[in-house]
This record gives sequence, C-alpha cells and structure tokens, in this order.
Amino acid sequence: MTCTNYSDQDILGQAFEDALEVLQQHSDGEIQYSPDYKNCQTLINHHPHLRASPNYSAAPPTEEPLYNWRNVINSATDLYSEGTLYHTLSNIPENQVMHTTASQQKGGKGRKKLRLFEYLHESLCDPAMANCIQWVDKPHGVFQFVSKNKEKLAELWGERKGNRKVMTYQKMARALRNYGRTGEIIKIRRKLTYQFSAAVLQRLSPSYFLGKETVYCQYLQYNQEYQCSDDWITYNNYVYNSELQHANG
DNA sequence: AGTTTTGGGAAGATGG
DNA sequence: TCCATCTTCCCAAAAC
Repeated sequence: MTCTNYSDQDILGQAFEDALEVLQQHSDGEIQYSPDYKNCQTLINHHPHLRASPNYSAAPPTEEPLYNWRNVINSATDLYSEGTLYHTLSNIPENQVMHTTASQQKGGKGRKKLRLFEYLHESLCDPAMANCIQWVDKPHGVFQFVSKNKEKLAELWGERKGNRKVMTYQKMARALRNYGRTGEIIKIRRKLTYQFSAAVLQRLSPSYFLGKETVYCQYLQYNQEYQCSDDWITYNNYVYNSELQHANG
C-alpha cells in the first residue's frame, strides 16, 4: 500500500482506533465486530472521497448496536462502486454480520488479515453482490461465480486487500485452488462452482447452525478438522455431479 | 477453432 | 527469522 500523506493516514487510523474504543465501551458485551480498521484505511486511501461520505464517521451510531467494521467497508465499497447512497450503515440484516470468533481475535487487540473465504462468504451474504456471486445450495455451502461479473468481484477483493496490481478472476481462482489442499473450499465439478467445508461454514455463520445440529452432524463427521477428506469430496462430487447429470439429462 | 475454465508449479510479497 | 496466506506469472489441458 502506498501512502503519500502520513498525517492523514495517522489521523484516519487514530479515528478508527477511537471508534473501536467507543464501540467497545458501548458494546455491553453484545456487539459483534471485526476490527479491520486497516482495511478501512486501505479502502479510504484508494477512495479518498469517502472521507467526506456521510457514512464515514469516527463516532458509532448509538441506536444501532449490531455493528461491524466489515460492513462499514462493504457499505463504503458499494457507495463507491454504485455511486449511490442506498447502502447505508443502518438496518444491516443479521445475516450480513460477520461474527468473529475468539480464535480470530488475539487478546482483543489482534487484527487478523481478512481471508479470501471470509470475503467470499461476506459477498454471498450481500444482496448487492448477487450479480457477481450467488449461493447454489446455501445449506451445503455451495456457491457459484457469475461468469459475466466474476472479474468485478475479483477486482473488489484486490482493492480490499490493497494489492499492488489489479486482482483478476484467474489469480483469485488460483488462491481458491490452494484452498483445495486444506479443504476449506473445494471445487465442485460444475462451472465456476465451489463449496465451503462444513468447518468453514460453521465458523463463518455459526448462528445459522444453531438448532440445526441434526442436519449438519453428518457433514461434520466427514470433515471435523480442516483437512481435506476424500470421502467429503467424493460425497459432494457425487451429489452435485448427479444433480448436474440430472439437469443435463 | 476460438474462448473460457480448470489446474498446478514456482517464486515473490506481506503481515503476524 | 519463519510461517501462513495469498499474489503474480506462466503454461498446459480440458471443457464449452
């Protein structure tokens, strides 16, 4: 990330730090937030006009307890890409909130890098991104990129990370293929279609699993750790290839 | 036959 | 310094 104005960045960084402190003070232990203020800085450095945006404020809303910095970034990104004010910080649906786990935060001060699968899941939960990426089978974590707009999603991912060069679908897909080794995301034998592992799914949307243990226990047995299980892949490829054959036949 | 999608090796960049 | 996690580039092959 290049930064030509250190004083601005310092001010912005401090502003986000301050906002986080205030958030914590107002949290009552209930707020789920992800302190990715550096991502905010990256975004704002790329899109300086956002500083003047009505959404950019160091002071958190006092009447919206469910608040998340990633959604701040998303809203800002939407604001930038769409050129509208439709995506505001208020009325964020529960399913768009990234619930961070204790393991994602180090001692409350740690700021872990945003991972690709987190970003993808986040995009899947964002209606504004439906033209780029969509659920095929949400309960099983199967999703598909939209061929026409997959490059746009990749670009946004690259911007979010603050990469030097423009991210392309080719490069993003390379990272996705690496997930196949750990089993966090596997490729489904269908065009532009992938699947989150059960462990990742549970981590990304734990609330979605509440009361659904019966439904998901069979998958957790397949993949209790992040390891890539042949059975898991075979099973899923069987399911979705059968589906595909059925669709084609 | 041309384009898109898939796949992986290898080296580099970055942050924790 | 080491490791995790991509990122970048490249090439090949399969699928459409």
